[in-house]
Amino acid sequence: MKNKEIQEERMRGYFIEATKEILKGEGLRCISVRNIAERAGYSYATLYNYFGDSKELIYECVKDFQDECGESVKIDTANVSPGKKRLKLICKSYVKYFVQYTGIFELFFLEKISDLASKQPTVELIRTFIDRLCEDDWNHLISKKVITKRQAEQLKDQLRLTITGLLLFYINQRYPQSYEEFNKHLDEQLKLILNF
Amino acid sequence: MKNKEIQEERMRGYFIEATKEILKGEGLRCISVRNIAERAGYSYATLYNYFGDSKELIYECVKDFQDECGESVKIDTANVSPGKKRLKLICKSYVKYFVQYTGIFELFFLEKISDLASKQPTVELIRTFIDRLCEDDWNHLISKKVITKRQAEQLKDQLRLTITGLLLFYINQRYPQSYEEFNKHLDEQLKLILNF
DNA sequence: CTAATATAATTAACACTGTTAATAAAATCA
DNA sequence: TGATTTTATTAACAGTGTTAATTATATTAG
Repeated sequence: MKNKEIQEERMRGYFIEATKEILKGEGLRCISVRNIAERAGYSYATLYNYFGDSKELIYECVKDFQDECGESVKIDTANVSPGKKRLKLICKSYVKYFVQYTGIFELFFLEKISDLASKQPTVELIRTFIDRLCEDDWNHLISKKVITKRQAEQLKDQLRLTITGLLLFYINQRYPQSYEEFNKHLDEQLKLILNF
Repeated sequence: MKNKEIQEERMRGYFIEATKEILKGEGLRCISVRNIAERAGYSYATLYNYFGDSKELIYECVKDFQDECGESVKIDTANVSPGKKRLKLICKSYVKYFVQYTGIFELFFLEKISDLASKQPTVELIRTFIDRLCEDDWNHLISKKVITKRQAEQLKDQLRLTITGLLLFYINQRYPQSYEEFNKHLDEQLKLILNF
């Protein structure tokens, strides 16, 4: 009875790995059931023995990508102690990850989800991700009485909305046109929000 | 020679009208070439005699929707003189329009555009729309020396990013869950940005 | 170790999608 | 009216997600 579970989980892993590869490489618009299955080395119908539908599969990747992004942020902010400065660094590293893998941004924020109810936990994971990345820093600022809890909540909202907006316009509408300009805009917005 | 142009423009109008109806009614995911053509009373292939592809057609609707939204904003802000107060009212009316017609929000901000180059003018029209709606108010505040030109530019950016972000999370991820909560969030953000 | 059964993987099929080529209908003009 | 040009339609292709029927592979019982 245990072997079965191991094998089943392994099969799921093959499809998930294939999906992640396509998402990071070719991007979200190259994702298709047949495409994924081919890369995983199975027929397209086999996929339905392990996942209810294609959306369920691609949302399985969210957690992994968040872990990877988290690692990337950790590297970019190593040896910097919690506080305003690190907060900015985290945001910039977070943004950098999605600019590098625009397909993952599309999966996180642009993909229209059918049967949203079943994906609500994942959607929540996505929305609160940036907050979790900055958790220590917010707590630090609150404990040092630089800001209040209430202010922290407002700033979290502002940061999340602004950063998502920036990425949306840059990735989906090529505005600004250059990465340099984009980074300038990002810096400006971070300064506006975070120079308390 | 003139008749031909008139007839051609009329045909285009039929398809555009059908597209607008579907977008406002069923939404963006119900848009399809066959669907549009059927509502327009023609075969799906006929559409290609008047539009290069389906994307070209649906982007033709942007201008009309902006006009309609502009009218709606005008009504909601009638008899209010330019300034901080009206700025907020415009933003709230703008948001209200997209909440009512979520398909139009998806068209404006979420639709991934193939051949972005040819749609760059439309994309620009979309991005600058909220700025144009608030134009008189920004000019008023600048001329009254409440804010500088530089500040106005920053605030425009902040407003555009935040509002788009709010709508993105509400429409695409159902956060917040209720319209009341959403409006509370909107009010908070507008207050944070605009109480100069 | 073979035979029956249960499980897993595959192919075929359906209903869609956008788009193009070939065909049918309609309008224009000599 | 008859030939030509323009316009609209159907047929077809290559895709999409998904399900049912079929084949192949394990597993278990005798």
